Amino acid sequence: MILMTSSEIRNSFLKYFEDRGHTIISSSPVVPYDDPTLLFTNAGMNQFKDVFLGSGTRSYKRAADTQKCIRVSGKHNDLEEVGRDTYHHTFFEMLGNWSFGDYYKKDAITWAWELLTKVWGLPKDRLWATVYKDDQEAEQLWKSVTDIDPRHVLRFGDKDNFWEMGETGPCGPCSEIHFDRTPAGNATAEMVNAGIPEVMEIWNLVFIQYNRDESGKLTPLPSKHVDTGMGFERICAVTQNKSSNYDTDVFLPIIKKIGEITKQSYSGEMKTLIGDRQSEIDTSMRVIADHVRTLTFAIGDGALPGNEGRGYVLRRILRRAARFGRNLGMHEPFIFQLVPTLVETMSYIFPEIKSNQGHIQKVIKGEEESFNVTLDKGLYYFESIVGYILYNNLKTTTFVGKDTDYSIHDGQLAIAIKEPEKTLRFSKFYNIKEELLRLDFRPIISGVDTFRLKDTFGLPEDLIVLIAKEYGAEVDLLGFEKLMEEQKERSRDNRTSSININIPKMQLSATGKYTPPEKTIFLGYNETKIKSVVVAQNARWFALRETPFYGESGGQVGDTGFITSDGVKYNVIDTKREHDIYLHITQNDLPDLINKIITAEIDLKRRHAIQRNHSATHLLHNALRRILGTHVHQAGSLVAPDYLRFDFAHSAKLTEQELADIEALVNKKIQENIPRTPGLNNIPFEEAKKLGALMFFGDKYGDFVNVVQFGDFSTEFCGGTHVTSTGDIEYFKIRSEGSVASGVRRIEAVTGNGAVELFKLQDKNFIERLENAYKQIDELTALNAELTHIEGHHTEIIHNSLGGFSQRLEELKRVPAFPAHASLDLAIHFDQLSRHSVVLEEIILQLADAKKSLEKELAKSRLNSLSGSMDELIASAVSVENIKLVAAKVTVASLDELKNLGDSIRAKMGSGVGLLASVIDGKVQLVCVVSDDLVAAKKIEAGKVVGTIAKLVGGGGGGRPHMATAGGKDVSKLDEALAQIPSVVESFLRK
RNA sequence: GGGGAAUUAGCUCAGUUGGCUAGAGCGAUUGCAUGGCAUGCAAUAGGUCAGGGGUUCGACUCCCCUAUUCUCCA
Repeated sequence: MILMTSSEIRNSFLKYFEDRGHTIISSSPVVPYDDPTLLFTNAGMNQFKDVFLGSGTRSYKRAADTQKCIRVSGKHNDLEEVGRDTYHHTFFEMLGNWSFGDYYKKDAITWAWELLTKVWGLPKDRLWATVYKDDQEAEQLWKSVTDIDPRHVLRFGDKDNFWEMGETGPCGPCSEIHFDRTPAGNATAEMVNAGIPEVMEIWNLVFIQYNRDESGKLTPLPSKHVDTGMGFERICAVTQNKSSNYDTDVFLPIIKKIGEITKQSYSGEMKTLIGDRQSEIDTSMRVIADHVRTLTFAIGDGALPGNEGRGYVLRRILRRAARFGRNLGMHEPFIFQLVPTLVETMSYIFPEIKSNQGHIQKVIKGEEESFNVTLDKGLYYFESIVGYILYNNLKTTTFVGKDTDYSIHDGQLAIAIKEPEKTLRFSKFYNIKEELLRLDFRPIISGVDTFRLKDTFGLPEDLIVLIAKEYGAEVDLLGFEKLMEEQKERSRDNRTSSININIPKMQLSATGKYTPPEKTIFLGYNETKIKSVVVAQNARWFALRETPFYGESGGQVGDTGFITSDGVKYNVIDTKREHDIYLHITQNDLPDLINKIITAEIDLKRRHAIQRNHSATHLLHNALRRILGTHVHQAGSLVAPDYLRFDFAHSAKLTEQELADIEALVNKKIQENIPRTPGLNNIPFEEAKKLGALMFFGDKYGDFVNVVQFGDFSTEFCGGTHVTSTGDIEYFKIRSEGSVASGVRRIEAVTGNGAVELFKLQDKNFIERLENAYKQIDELTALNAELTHIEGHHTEIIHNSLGGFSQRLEELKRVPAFPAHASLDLAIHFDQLSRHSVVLEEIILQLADAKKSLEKELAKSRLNSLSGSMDELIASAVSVENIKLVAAKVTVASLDELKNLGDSIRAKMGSGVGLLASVIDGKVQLVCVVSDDLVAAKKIEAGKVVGTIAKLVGGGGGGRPHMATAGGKDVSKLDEALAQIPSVVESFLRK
């Protein structure tokens, strides 16, 4: 065997196929933007799916590449197993060579054999080939075109050697090459495809020759394809003669770096001893080394950790890595520090991780930090659970018969003992962990609690078990699993019931009644109304041979409009793309229109609005790059008729100034009325690159591309529709700026008429707030008048400042004449409105301040003026069995004031019971106060007194012993009820 | 897509069965103490209890809806 580094192996593979007429193409992003059915790119063929399906073409017939792939679940990969063996990964590279209707089985087998044995010098006697049981052709080829030991060619059935893309679609037999890694090289036929790590599949040659339809029937394809995939990490291990992929130079630099950071060393031995510390360390290092690769490439290609879809998968991977990091003693973020090592070793072939390195590290670090927060919270709840169990134990064993209460904080359990006649005091403190161990009390964490810890607080179950062990507690894992199963059940049930709401997927099989065209011809760049023929349809959608309707893509929403057939009109409410076929979604059910000539016309006004927003998006993108820096790149975009949304990588909140500069620059470009460069549709990719077009992140570029260029300001690849000249945009205004994820900002903006609408809306809000301010002044005036009335003299300061407020508000009312249509004149209006808003905001704040202080002063005054009558009330109190009773009806504005009065009575009357009543909003409100001595000595409780009275007026009430509130609806009974007080109090004394 | 939770002062969080004038710690402001700082003491300010409906005599508390965030499952 020839010893090669991993880079040499990669280069040698590509070179070998390049010499045989293959075009070397670059890996597609690991995050497939144009295939929502796929979480991550999981095979080399993903980017050629359209070719195999017959809906796309390429300029070359032979290609080779190394494809970044991520697999986290499915039949071949279980996340929980990664890192525990030598050869499963969540991220891996797939080396592949392709033939699109060109060479077939013979060349594929010959070249595979030649590369492995002649170029790389793998020992022939250690290679095994498998073929599909019915594929005599492949079997014969192996035996004739190669010098493989004929006994090493084995037949397998559907499970191992028949490849399918999905339930339906292109498929065919495949032929795998396995490598025998047993020490003596004496593997037997039984060991092939038996899941034994020593005999490992290294290369799969797929021969695509059939299409499977819904009924399961196979139809031969017009052209046959070859799709091969060789696991890069595995072949590295084989050629470098290592028994583990992790021992190759693909992983060693990362593992070495992990060792440096964690100060642990990797033994490299594969042991499965449970509880063996070194094997735990080794496993942890493998997990982290694997996961950091996935994270780096996924984030580098634009994915972000989140709580759904692929974001959630990433989060789980990161957390798994962080969790294993804890096994290595790491409690602070460190995974992000491994990214530079990856950049060093891999950016030569995948430059995107270098250009996005800062972003990748920031995202990983942020996510590590947030995981720590989650863990801390989870631990806190774990502590409450064990603390509560301990409390109940102590309560029954130590404080039998006593009334107790508890609280848990910082790992401490505090138990309060309520003794008669004494206030409650926390009198015993226990360190939960120590106390449990001291008592040798082993609490059981119930399945429900465990489930809750994981489900709601995100504590991984193995960690729960680990922590429980520290507390000497046990976890009811059976109960937990049961609840987990129930939750999965729920999710599944739900899924099946809601799955069919989606738009029907285009069936591309040839069995249907109608044969769909290869692709729809889009004429919408120039035409808005055409005649065409319906080539496929369903009740709610149809496809045309050619169409003016733009299908949703690249962020731009689909067109709407209508078609007419035989004078009948059908509304099109959306247009989507299924591969390259445009599906027009209709509002109502359609009759059979197949092969009919119809007229298709788009909603032109709406399309124009969309075009303005789309072109504005390009101007915005370039303005951002010029003002914030070239690190800004698109992370998503939506172009709708009423607004545009643009997400981009940038780490800080944009300042007011930056936003103003961006707006000004875009508007300057609009004013310059730059024409869109003509003739850039469908030009060769290479030519477009020469124009310096910005690559839109994650987009797939064919050989012929569309470029949208506005002078020297903006040049981008873009298939969308655009204005012919920037002046058509009329005016650009940013509506909002905010964050969508760490390191990603979002700008929403409007153009043209949208800007006018935005202005009208803002203006309306402004007017409303202005009117509100006037109301505030009115209220202030009223409050001031009342205060003046009570105090008997003017409160000059407030009186004068009220005039000032009105005057300042008057000034804000003056506005210049509003332009009849959207234009740059709008800038003046937006500008003035924003300045006025600032001033108005200030005034409103001052008004609120003034109101607050005035209300306070007024409340004080009211109380003062009432306290005179309070004295009278107290003086007129009646006595029942030597208890002073004060009862009265008063006039107040709110329950709060009534409480205030009650409090002042309580303070003034000394020993006694007070009851105040008031009618507020047509309902009776009551407050009862009882002095402390009576509460203690006579057991008179305000809550009970007031409750009894409230019943008389058709209500209820309660509160604390010394003060309580109540209410009722029956105002007419109030006087009668008040008269009952002596007898009510008396009745309580009797008890 | 479905479930579980959270949202209370600038920050971190309490608030037990519906009625407590909604609290604590840190921070802020002011005053005092020390040569200065670290700090200590005292006082003060700060809340539309996420928003909106409903039930109730009365809702931070119960119910419904919405928003945002966390989390699990798919």
